[in-house]
Amino acid sequence: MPTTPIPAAESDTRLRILDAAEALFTAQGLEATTLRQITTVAKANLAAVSYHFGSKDGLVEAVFRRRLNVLTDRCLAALDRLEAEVAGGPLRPSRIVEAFFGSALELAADETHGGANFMRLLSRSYMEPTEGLRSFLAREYREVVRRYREALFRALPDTPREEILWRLHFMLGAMSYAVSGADALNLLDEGRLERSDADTLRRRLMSFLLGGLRAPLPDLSAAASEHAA
Amino acid sequence: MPTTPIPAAESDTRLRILDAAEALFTAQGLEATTLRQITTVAKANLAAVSYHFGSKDGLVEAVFRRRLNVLTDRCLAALDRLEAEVAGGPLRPSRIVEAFFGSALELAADETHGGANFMRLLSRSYMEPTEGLRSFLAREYREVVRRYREALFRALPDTPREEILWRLHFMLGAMSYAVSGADALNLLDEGRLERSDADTLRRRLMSFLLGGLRAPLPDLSAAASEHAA
DNA sequence: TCAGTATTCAAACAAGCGTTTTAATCGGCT
DNA sequence: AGCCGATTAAAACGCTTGTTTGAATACTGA
Repeated sequence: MPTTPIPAAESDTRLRILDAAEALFTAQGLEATTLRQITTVAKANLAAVSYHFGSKDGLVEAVFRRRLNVLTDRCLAALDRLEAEVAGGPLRPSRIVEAFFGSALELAADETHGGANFMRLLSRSYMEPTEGLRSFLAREYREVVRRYREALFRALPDTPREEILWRLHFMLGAMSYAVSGADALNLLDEGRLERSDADTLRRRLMSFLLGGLRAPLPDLSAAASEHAA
Repeated sequence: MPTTPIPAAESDTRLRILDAAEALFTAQGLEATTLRQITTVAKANLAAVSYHFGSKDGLVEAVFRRRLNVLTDRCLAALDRLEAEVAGGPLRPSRIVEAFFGSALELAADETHGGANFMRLLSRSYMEPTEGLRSFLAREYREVVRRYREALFRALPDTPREEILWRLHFMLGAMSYAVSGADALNLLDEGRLERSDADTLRRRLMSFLLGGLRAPLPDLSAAASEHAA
């Protein structure tokens, strides 16, 4: 009778590597994190990365894929719910924004799916110049972007579409900084600010975003005046 | 007879390295860019980096320092001008925001000082997890942050300071995405959007930022309700 | 029990990194 | 001219990286 003194190794090696990689990628960046660091934290052998993920790039993709599906599903479900609620009627822009960014912040507060850690990693990677990762994220996001973009176009028929896209872009930037949170914010406050809870952050960000979305359209008629006049 | 067919090398090697490094850092990231790439583009010898900057970290600092002084000087000068204009009287928050972000976008449009390229590098680095660079930027920025923070506190005496800091943080995020511009925005639009000129971008961003700044304060009284109700 | 597959492991691999070394070359000076 | 500090150049340094190898081990099903 072996009794398997160790409760069977199980192939949770894969999961331990994913968890370690996610944490280290967030803390140090993708390039700066080595496979040796990851496997040390994960208490796994170095070769386990190649075995389970093929390569470091494969591991990076796996780290993102594990969480990204949850996020996109929630975003789409929130929009589905919203559209079902009004049953083909007009959609208020604020509701759309709340659905999208609410889903994102909800995931940032959900520690069982990576939490704020992963959202920080994601929103940083969104800006990264690495072509491979960029196109991967674009592919994973395409449907969500398409749905929300069209919803906003329909909800704001009198606003130029270019303007809507820019404002959506600005909102993404604000959210990116919001979830990256205290790290960079302390730079403004020399570290005196205390970390606020997820719901407080959501309300803070949402009121800012809606203020920006509702702002009067810029006057783009005049030619560029460049410097002060 | 040598006759020096090449018109004398001149020690502009330093400048060529700085330019090449700035461009490559922006295009590929700090870690992903190698000294060999930089010196190849700069048409300089590999050892020239050690000679002129001591180390790669020294080069990184030099790349930032060259531009950062220009930015901080313009930011402070803009605030000085503004405060002199009202001569101790009350400052309108919108003017403060315009001074700060106007200075930043002005530099982003000024190709003689790095232009949008450097601003992209800067705003990406601001979020980077590298401790060394973070503390360097914090040091370089400290005075600007302090001055603008106090100006906003004085201009908005009835708004909780924590709220002001968060909104300033959100605004920085929006600007960060604004200067990173088309790269990430095309992800929203599948590449159909044309690049707009600097002045148009400034007006777009400014109206968004002011909308967010003026938004009604969030109601933070209620406890977190978490999920939908 | 035993075969056979899946997983782990220690060790080595070539390649690329930042840095250093040593010698060659330049530009201005008396 | 001839020297001298400043700059450039080619080559090598030691080290770390991601990846691969081949043997050892664990697990599964008949």
